[in-house]
Amino acid sequence: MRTSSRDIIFERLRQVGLRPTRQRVSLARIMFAQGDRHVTAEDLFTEAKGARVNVSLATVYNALHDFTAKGLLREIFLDTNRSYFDTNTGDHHHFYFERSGRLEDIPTDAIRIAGLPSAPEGATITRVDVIIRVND
Amino acid sequence: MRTSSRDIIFERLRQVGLRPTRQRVSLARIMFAQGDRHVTAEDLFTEAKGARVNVSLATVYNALHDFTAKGLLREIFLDTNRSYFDTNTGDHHHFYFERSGRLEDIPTDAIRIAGLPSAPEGATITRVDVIIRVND
DNA sequence: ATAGCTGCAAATGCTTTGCAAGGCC
DNA sequence: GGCCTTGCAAAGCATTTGCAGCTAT
Repeated sequence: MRTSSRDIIFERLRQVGLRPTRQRVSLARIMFAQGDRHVTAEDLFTEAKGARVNVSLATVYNALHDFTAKGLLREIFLDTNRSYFDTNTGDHHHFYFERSGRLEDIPTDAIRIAGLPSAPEGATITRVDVIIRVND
Repeated sequence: MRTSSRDIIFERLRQVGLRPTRQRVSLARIMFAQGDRHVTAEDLFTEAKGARVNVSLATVYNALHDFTAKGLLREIFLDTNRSYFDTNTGDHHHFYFERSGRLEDIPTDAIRIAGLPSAPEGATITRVDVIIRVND
């Protein structure tokens, strides 16, 4: 894989203001190569090792947070143990299968939220999370 | 405070199948004395100490989880750091003020969710969390 | 009496940090 | 060259666990 001016990942990182370092490019490739995914730091770390990409776990955390801060990922909190990073940053919600820990996207238009109260004075809504917990 | 047959807290614990031990009764009193609240384990531990109630932090965690398992509390996950326990177990949602970490109830009837997708085959919906994140 | 609780301290496990070495522009 | 990143290992922290000693019934 070259990092020519045509390389999408490379350019995307640069666009959002992140230096396209070897590690970030490799991790981004893994994350964004497979469509929408829900990944933990440990997941990504393991995948990277499997792909012969040498990164430290700390760098994985750094990258995930950097990507999230730049809007390339969305972080989801389902329990105290770990957080998931979602490559789908568009408007959508989630099914969370509590037993298996699996997470599934629900397209926005499947749910309509009416009467969303406006944020209190001065505050702006950052985002709305809807998590439907199910027993599987 | 007596633990007579008229004691609400005492009886409530027994009703749900939890032995009304000194620690549980004391913690439940603190939790349920003040209307709807959002409390962390550490919060409750601190309050207990302030009220001269001797409990270990481990017991606070045990009690919070026992109460949650019996439907007396609802656990809310907002970030990786800690979880909150909500004394309001009724149907309602939350405003989360990301900067200050404050949590505010939104009555159910303020929001209407239409077209809630039914749970996948065989699965049942445990609960629906709606968290509106705002900048404060 | 006895099954269920509590307390303490140690152990977990995810995530963050400190800091020297390395790499992008 | 200068500043941002990385890597490693060492913290950090909320939460859980193990187990001996209690206690509610």
